Parts: sequence; structure tokens; C-alpha cells
Amino acid sequence: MNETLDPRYDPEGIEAPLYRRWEAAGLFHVPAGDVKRPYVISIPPPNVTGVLHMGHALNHTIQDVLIRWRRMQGCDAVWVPGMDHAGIATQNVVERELAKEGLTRWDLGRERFVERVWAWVEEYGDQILDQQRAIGDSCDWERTRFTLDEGLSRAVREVFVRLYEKGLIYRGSYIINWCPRCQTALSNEEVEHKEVAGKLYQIRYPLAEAGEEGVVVTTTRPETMLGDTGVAVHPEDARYHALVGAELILPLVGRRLPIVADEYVDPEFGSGAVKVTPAHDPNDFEIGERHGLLRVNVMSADASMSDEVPEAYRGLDRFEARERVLEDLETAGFLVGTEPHTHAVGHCYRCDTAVEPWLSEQWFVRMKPLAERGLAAHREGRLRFHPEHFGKKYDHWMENIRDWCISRQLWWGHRIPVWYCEACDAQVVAREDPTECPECGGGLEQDPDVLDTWFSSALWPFSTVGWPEETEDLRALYPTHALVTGPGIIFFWVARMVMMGLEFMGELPFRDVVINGTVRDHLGRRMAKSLGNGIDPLEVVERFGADAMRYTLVNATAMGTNIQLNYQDLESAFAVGRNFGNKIWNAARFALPYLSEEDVAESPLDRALELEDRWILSRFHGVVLEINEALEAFRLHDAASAVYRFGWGEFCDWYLELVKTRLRGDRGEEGRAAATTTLAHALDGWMRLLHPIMPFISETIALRLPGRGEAYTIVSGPWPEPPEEWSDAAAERDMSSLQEIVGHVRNLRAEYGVDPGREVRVMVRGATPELRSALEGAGEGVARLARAAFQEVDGQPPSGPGAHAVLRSGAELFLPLADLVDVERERARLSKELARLEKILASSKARLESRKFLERAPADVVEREREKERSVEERRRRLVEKRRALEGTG
RNA sequence: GGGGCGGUAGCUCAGCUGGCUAGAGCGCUGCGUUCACAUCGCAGAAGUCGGGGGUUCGAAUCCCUCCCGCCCCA
Repeated sequence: MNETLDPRYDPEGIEAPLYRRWEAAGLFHVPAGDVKRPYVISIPPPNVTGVLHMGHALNHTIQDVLIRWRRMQGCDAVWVPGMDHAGIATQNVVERELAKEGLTRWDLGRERFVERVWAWVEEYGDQILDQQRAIGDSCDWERTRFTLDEGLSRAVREVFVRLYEKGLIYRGSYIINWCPRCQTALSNEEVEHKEVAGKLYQIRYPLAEAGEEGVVVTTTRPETMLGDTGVAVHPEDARYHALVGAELILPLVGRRLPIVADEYVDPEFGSGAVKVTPAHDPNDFEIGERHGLLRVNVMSADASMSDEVPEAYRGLDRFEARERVLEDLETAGFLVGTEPHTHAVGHCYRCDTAVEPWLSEQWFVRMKPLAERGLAAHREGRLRFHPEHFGKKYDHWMENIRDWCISRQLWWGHRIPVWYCEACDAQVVAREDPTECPECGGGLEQDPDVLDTWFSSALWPFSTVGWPEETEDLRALYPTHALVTGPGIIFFWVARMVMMGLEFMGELPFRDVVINGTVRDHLGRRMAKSLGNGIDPLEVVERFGADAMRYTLVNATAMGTNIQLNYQDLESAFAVGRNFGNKIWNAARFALPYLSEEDVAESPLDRALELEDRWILSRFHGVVLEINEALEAFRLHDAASAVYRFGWGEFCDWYLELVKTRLRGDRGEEGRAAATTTLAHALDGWMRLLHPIMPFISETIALRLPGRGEAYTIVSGPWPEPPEEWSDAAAERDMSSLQEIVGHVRNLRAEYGVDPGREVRVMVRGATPELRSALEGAGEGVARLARAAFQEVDGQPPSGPGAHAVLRSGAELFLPLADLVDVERERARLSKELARLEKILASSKARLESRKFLERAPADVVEREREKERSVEERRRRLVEKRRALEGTG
């Protein structure tokens, strides 16, 4: 199929149909039985409520590049897609919908509410999968999973039961982070700390013994004083030695508070005395434990004041209560001081409400034993982060790991598989729902809570492929290879997958963790719905094509750094990718009509290759190595810029330009055939190298090479492996001399404003034999690119006014420009160039004159320095000569 | 308070384990459109590599320190 390409590059017209064809042909699916050389990536499952944003686009493009590259290399590449039920997030979305109808989840009741969420999921849940198709994700859709589907739910339950049986899951009353709006516990990771301008209040607690002044304590949350059950001081704080063991009276409440000595207290901070509220602060909880203090829970689930406080405050919202408490303390004379103070306040990561440290009964996972192996895996180099420094964050977190609160007071999620007997106090933890108490035969009631969403996410790499069943998929697809994700969920997700993988599979779930950058706007702000600064990937796809977006993203991000895109000017934000696509299209449009089936089938080495042919094949050989190396090291941006430089800077700018006339047969049939065969291979190779990053345009062009039909594809490879013979150092050296000549002539022409249409005469003196033969070989093309007629001269230097340049090899160029050259101007130009050379020469000479340099620097470095000095010195000498010659003509 | 990241051209960033005359894209300036591409071509201007100190024959790169941004955890 050798039809011509549309004159206009229209990504919208080619992308969607192509994707449908790929999917229909099953190119992204590998049956488990066929997996011989697996390369597996488990997608970070997007929230089922989600729509694709730029962060996904970046994250997915990186994964797709890796998957497509390995697939082309002949691996059985499987990218397992899916979605996360996203407990709190999804429940919130549906609750908001209900609110529009004036309803709450309580009005519906648990069962009907959960049905309602499922209905929502069924209606909107698949949206994001189609968006993934639009950006080209080559997922194995037949393996799509949802964290709440049957198989994954079984995995969740199995894990819970096993951990429980191993004593790694326990239930207890501890301080957890409570979101009063979502009315659920949160893990430490689900709390975002924000600096808030608050106040520091000093409150005097009088001693129980009458007549004494008492002790001043400091707090940012005065309402919690209602739950104080003690005051702590540092054991070595001389100011309070006498008071330890004495009792204070809690103002407004009247409770007697013991003064205890505890190392935790910082004697430098405030008065050195700390109020202790065991039910509302994790540190106070521990102090309370150590000293046997009471726990008084002064708040209800909605953060209003509970019945444990004096009547006047009951039912007040926590912030109202704060004001009332302050007023009352003031009136009673207990408030001694107030000062401004900024401190970090935890907020719910889903609804942004200030969380309350709250004492409640929750389920926890004991993390230390799990973390040890995860930590060892990284330290021993079996688990690697890219970029490496993210490993430090991982280590730090793992070393300081705390138990994980996994119960959530939500309705949407995996119900905790624990039942309580209504008759005796038995507690049943089971894989299958029990019907009666095994102890006494009494009725059972299941724990009302569900598990943290991240509990099921932690199992993702093996739960998606069948675990706990010993499936073929599980054997073929675990462990996965790379995990690609954002920096924000290393703790939420990555670390937990590592721990669970090691625990249940006995093997890491992946060896390489690739952390992608954060997409920000042009002002450096994170893209967020609330800021309205986001970019819709689908709009970008529609306007510039998925390929343009993918290229722009891959090119712009060194792993783990930020990527800035201007949402107000998509045109320029995606210009790199869009322009590149256009260039590729046009290059192919130009080249294809010259090619025949034979060109595609034959080896270029069997043709009578000319310099530029050998050069482009050699460059291709080089760029393949460069790209392989970059991709292996997850430096996708290096691969992107390499394929760009090769395609645009070498193939288009030089090769196509040089062979234009040969393609039309100006140098005979042999010359034409060598050019077309080389061209076919270079173009095909370029498209293959491009394919992982820009799959649509590369495939479109590749299948239009003669002899290939609609059924042809490069999706399955092969990935280029150019023969060693294509590498040709001599060709590269000679071409680079020619490029240098063209550069000089173009520069001089521009300097002197030579009419672009006018051909100039260029005299070359002192050419090396290599240069001479190169000029003979490719002279015609070079002459065309420089719009110059070359003429070799030797012996005496050319006379008359003109412009000069000296090449690195020492050869000289002279352009006689009698009517154009302004002697003063040429002299100034030469002087400027001379000054530049002098500077380089000076530093080079200084180095070479230093004995230490000669003694200590490696020989090759010294040799290179000598070579540089020689070359610069030679050019300087020639230019000085030229300048002197000008004196005569001025 | 603890941990981490970054400061290279007007902008966004490359530059790996120290060694070619520090690069790219965008932007800017000049010239150019019968000839694949103006979403283009050619040429050009532009950098005390945050400041200071040190190690070294040699530092954008390694060490120390200071300044300025940012992130995570308490």
C-alpha cells in the first residue's frame, strides 16, 4: 500500500480508528499460557469516580512507553489495567448527589446506599477506561480488574484472615485521626498537614491546696482542656520538683489533676508544664498510659462536645466550644495570656475538614514485622527507586513506621470479616460468612466497618492476577517489573505493596519503582480542580493528537521532576510535540513516493552506498544504542530527545536534503537505488524507535511503506537491531566535516547579506585527503545546501577581498566577495573570532604548561588537550594571516 | 523540630560516576515561501552554572557554609 499521505497531518482522523484496530486484533493481549518472556506492569488503578487528568496522562504515557518498547523487543508485555473503588472519595461523590435530593446516606440505610453507589459505578465507572484508550494506553483490557470485584474481595478477606491469625491484625482503643465530616477514622497517611495561623493560650490551673498560685499550661486547642486528666512536667525541671505528685483543679470542670513527671515534656517550651488530654492527643495518650491517667472523651463523632463535659458546653461544635471556654476562662480569671502562633493542623485528604485526634475502637495492622523485610529488600538492592533519592524517603518512613489503622466507618468498601456473638463474647474472623457463633450457637453480627481503600490496593499486583487461587495468570504475571507512580503515594501504596507482596507471595511485587514528576501550571502550582488551572488531556488529544501530548510529556520530564504546562496557552504548551508530529508527517509524505517494495526488502549494504547513506545508517545504529540505554535506565526524556535529534536534526535536515536530487535519478540508477533503499530503512527504523512514544503516527507511516498493507503493524515489533556493519566512524567523521563547511558558508553568507538565491564561489585550501574525498563524494549535495561552488586551490593564498573561515582540520575557506565585503567589517569579524580562540588557547596552554597536569591527568585527557591546542592554534595562525592580508587591501 | 529536593540562557529544563570551546525546546532578532513541512528553513543575540570557601592537575558536577524557593514527616 503505497498511497500518499494526506497533505495535512490530522491526528484526530488517524488515532481513534487505529486504536480500535489494534484492540480488535488483540495486539495488547497475551494469554497466560503463551507467556514466555514476561514484562508486566500493574497500572496504578485510577479512582472509579475519576476522570483523566494530566497527571494520569504523564503516568500512563511512561508506562505505555515501557510496555510498547518491551513488546516490540519480543517480550510478552502485559499491562494490567483496572480501577480502585476509592472508599471515601466515591462515597463522598454519591453522598453529594444524595444531598441534592435532600437525602443523607442514613435516610437510605446501608444496603440501599451501597446499591446506589454500585449503580453510580456502573453508569460512570468505565469513562476513564475509554479516556485511556484515547491517549493510546496499550492495556490488556481483557484483564481489567476492580478492587471491589469478587476475586479481589476474596483476596482481601484471605489477607485479613491470615494476618489476623498471625497476630498482625488487632483491635484496640487508640487515638486515631478522625474526620468529623466523613465520620470515619483515617490513617496517618490520609491526613494532610497545613500551616494554620492560630493562637497560643496560657491558662492557669490552680493548686488544689488553697492559697497557691498554681501552674500555667499552654495550648492551641483550649476546648480540649475539658478532657484534661493531668498536667506533666519534665522530671529534671527544678521549677516544678516540689509540685510533682500534687494536684491541680481543672478550671470550669473542677476535676482534680495529678502533676506527673515525664521525659516527653520540653522544659524550654512555654512554661514547661503541659496539660494532658489522653483522649484527644496521641502524645498525651502515651503520657496517660505511663501514668495511669483517666481518658475523658469530650467529643462526639461529629466533633460536637459530648456528655462528658459540663452541661453548658454539651452539644456545642468544637469551635464554638473553644470560644465559650475562652470567654469563661477569661471571666473567671484563668486566662493569663494569648499570643499568635502558627501550627500545623491535620486535614482530611478527601474533604479538607480539620481532623480531630480522637480516641476510638479501631482495627490496626502491626507494621514493624512487615516493614523489616521491605526495608531489607531496598537495602540489599533488590528494590530500586528511580530517581534513587526517593529510596531515602522510603527508608525513613519504613524505619519509623507505625501501626496502620485500617478500619473505616464507611459503607462503601470491603466489610471487615469479623463477627461478634450476640450471646457470648466470642469474636469470629472467617473467610466464609458464618451463620452462628461457633462457641455457643448464638446469633452473630458483623463488624459494621469497612477496610481502608489502600488495604485492597496493597494487594493489587497479585490480587489482579488471581491470588489466592494458584492461577496460570498468577504464575505467569507475578512478579511485575516496573511500577510507575507519583511521589505522593510512596507510603500509601508502594511501600504497602512491597510489604504485602513479600508477605503473601514471598517475592517483591516489582523491582523498579519509577517515580514520575508532578504536573504543574506555568506558575508552578499543582494542577487542581479547585484552582481551575487544570488541562483536560482529551482536549489536548482533540486539538493536537495523543502523540503530540505524549511526546511533549515524555520529553519534558526527567523522572521525578516537575513539569510545567501553561493551561492558558495550550498551543505553546504542546508545541514541541505538535511541531514534531507535523515534521514527521511531512518527511514521510516526501519520502514515501520514491520507495518501492524492493527498497524495503533489500539490505542497504547490498547497494552502492554513498557517504550520506553510510552516514545516516551509522547514525541510526548509534541512536538505537543510545535509546536502549536510556530506556533501560528509565531516562525516557533522553530517549525522546534522541529520537527527535535523529529524526529532525539528522534525517530531515541533512539526509533528506542531501539525497533529494539522487532520488530523482540525477546520479544514475545506482545512486538512486542506494538512496531509496537507505531511505526506506532509515524511515522505517525511525518510526519504530518513535513508536513507544508516538504510537499512532509511527504506525500510520510504517504501514504505508511499500509492500505493507492495512494488516501490517509495528506494535508487535520488531524493535530495531541494526547490524554492526552500519556503524561507520569514517562516514560520521567525514559528514561532520562537510556539515562544518556548510555551517561556515551559511554563516558567512548571512553575515554579509549575500542574496539567498545567489551562488557563491568557495575556495578550499589545505584540505586533508579525507575532506577532499568527502567533497568529491557528496560535493553536489553540500554545494546545494550551501549554495556554493567549491573549488580547491593550493599554493598561494587567494588574493582580493573576501571572507575567511578556518575549519577544525586546519583547512581554509575563502569566499571572494569583491562587491560585498566591507574590509572593516571583515576585520572586526576576524578579530572577534580571534579573541574567542585566544581565550580558549590561553586556558589550554596554561593547562599544558602545568607539570602537575601532565603528570596527574590521564594520558587520553592530556592527548585531547594537546589536540585541542594544536587545532585552535592552527586556526588562530590562519586567521591572523588573513587579517594581515586585509591590511593590504583596505 | 526531623528528612528530602531544587537554584544552569528571558521562560521551562537537560547535563550520569569531575575532563571536548556548557546544551535543548519555547521566546527573541535578521533573512528566506515555485521546489515534503511557515506547525517550516537558515543565521544570530543571550549564561559571574545562587553567593562564599575548600578538595583536585582540572569543579556546573565532589565537600563545607550561607542565601533563596519547594515538598514530605513530626
